[in-house]
Amino acid sequence: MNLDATFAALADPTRRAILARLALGETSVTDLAKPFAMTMPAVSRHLKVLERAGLIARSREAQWRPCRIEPRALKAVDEWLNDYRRFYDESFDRLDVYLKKLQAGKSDTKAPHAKDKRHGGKK
Amino acid sequence: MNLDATFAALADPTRRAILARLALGETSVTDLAKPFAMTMPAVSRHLKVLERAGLIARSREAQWRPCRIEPRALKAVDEWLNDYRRFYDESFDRLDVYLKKLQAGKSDTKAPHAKDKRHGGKK
DNA sequence: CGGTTAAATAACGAGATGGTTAAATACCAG
DNA sequence: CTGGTATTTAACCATCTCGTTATTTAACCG
Repeated sequence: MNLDATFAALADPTRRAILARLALGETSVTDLAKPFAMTMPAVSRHLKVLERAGLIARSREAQWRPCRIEPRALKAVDEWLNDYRRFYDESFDRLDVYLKKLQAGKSDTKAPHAKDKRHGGKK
Repeated sequence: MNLDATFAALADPTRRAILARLALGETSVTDLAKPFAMTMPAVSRHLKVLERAGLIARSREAQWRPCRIEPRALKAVDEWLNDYRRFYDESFDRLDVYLKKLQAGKSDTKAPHAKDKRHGGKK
């Protein structure tokens, strides 16, 4: 939604680490704070930044406030990238065309020119 | 390469607008500055931020310093997103599996389960 | 109630950011 | 060398950011 806030939130390594942790599953603030050499208030504010950026959401469970990943902002970043993929993803055009053909119901017996790194990039 | 710098650079709307302009083609600093209600030094520094973030590159042509998009950092952002696509892109897993099969040299005569929005996402 | 735990808020300071104006640099053309 | 154009650098200022410590809110438990 608000790319300014989203990119700004993602610019901090602590916040990206928090997201990486949340990718493993919902958890509490204290638990999120453990790996970091900083006080709880600092983590608490990082979470607020992530929340206002649309990157996480928080619920309430007794005195805990479990956090989870919120897809909206991530999707917005991905969509913003759409206008630029052609600059770095050589397989973009070819693959796009190929998928469109498949969707049109036309089954192609020939595989696309081999190395389509996209999505497969485990590296 | 350095996601901190890259995301920070992308957090500014002026800088994203500059990138959008550069997506149309290489151009000069003065030309890039025209749409903005700010002085040249300000634009010049935005360009420096983009350059240090690996988002643009600059060459020299007489007294002009044409800028162009540099794919590295954009690709890094896209790759960072890989760990999170499953949260917002429902077709991710299915398509990934399908591409792996193709890369394995196995030509599938059956199209994947129809609606793969990815890449075709023209809205 | 009083005590404990989880988390947020307040107030503060060092350093980064984003703009300004004024001056410097780099190149081309007489 | 002189002048003109394109761009960067320097110095400065207001505001934001990220950390701190101290305090406060909220919910549970005996």
